[in-house]
Amino acid sequence: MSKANEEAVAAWARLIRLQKQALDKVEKNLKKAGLPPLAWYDVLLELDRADSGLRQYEIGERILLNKHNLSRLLDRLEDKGHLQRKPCAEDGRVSEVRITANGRKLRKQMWPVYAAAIEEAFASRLSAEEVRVFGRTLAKLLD
Amino acid sequence: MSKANEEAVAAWARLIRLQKQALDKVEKNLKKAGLPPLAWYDVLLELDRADSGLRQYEIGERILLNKHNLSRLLDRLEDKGHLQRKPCAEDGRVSEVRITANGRKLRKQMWPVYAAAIEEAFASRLSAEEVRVFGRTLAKLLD
DNA sequence: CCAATAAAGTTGCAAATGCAACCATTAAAT
DNA sequence: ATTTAATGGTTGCATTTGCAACTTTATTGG
Repeated sequence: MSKANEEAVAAWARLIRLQKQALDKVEKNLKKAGLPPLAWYDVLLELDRADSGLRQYEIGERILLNKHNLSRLLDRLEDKGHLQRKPCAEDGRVSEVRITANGRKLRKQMWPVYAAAIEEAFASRLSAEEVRVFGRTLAKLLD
Repeated sequence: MSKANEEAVAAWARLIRLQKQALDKVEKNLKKAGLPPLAWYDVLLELDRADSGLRQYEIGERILLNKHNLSRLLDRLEDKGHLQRKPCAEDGRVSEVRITANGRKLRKQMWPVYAAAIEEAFASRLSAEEVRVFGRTLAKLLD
């Protein structure tokens, strides 16, 4: 393999490692604080952002993590009263998902823990300029 | 939150998304080619690199992915004849793990699929210089 | 030397995941 | 209009995880 590709492979390995390291830390901190996993935050954030309800597939599109098994993740969130599903008038296959006050509260509780981890993972290690460049490169790498 | 941190949060989100996108693609391609998951490659690579056998905890230290449940992952690999465990003379708690010819062959089969995904994720989207800078930043972000 | 602690792995169990098959409903095609 | 295909979502099942408890062997401090 060419030089460039060796570097790409090395970068890849670091990317995987970083992601694992960072996510593990977040999950551990959340757990330590007695809070649910990141996937919950992820869903709650999208629901909170959307002023009206979202359909499940819309959540799936926006979410950072696995959209697989979203049904069951939503089941869990609904069970705990963090969201509500109600049948959609226009489309009988769909149910609108809407965050509850409870869910908003949980998201707010989770944020500081999450934010601290991001702060530690980035802001504390890179200059503002580096963050900017890094962010731009990431954007190029995304579909 | 400050401007800088907003950028860090945005970069974080992209990082997670990229990692997920890329790994998903690799796993899908491996599966399509009738090959086992990436975790297998990861272990086989480390075993292959080590000229002699490795202890389980050494594998755990080197591996990219979850070191949790390594016992059982090794069980699966051993079942399929890709590695061998044999009791360690110096330390009775330990067994030395050693890759088999079979395991080497499997790793070689998996590599092109994996490499193609990395190529697509990086080399095709960034210049050599960008890859270099990106890699350096990742290195700074790792512990 | 002996108890106490730590380290390396394994295992049981509950929860989560990945698939694929499956409903129900809607949209498209003939 | 009626069949066909596509979409949104759920469910069953096997596999995999995450954790914590546990076994066995090493190490360390009196």
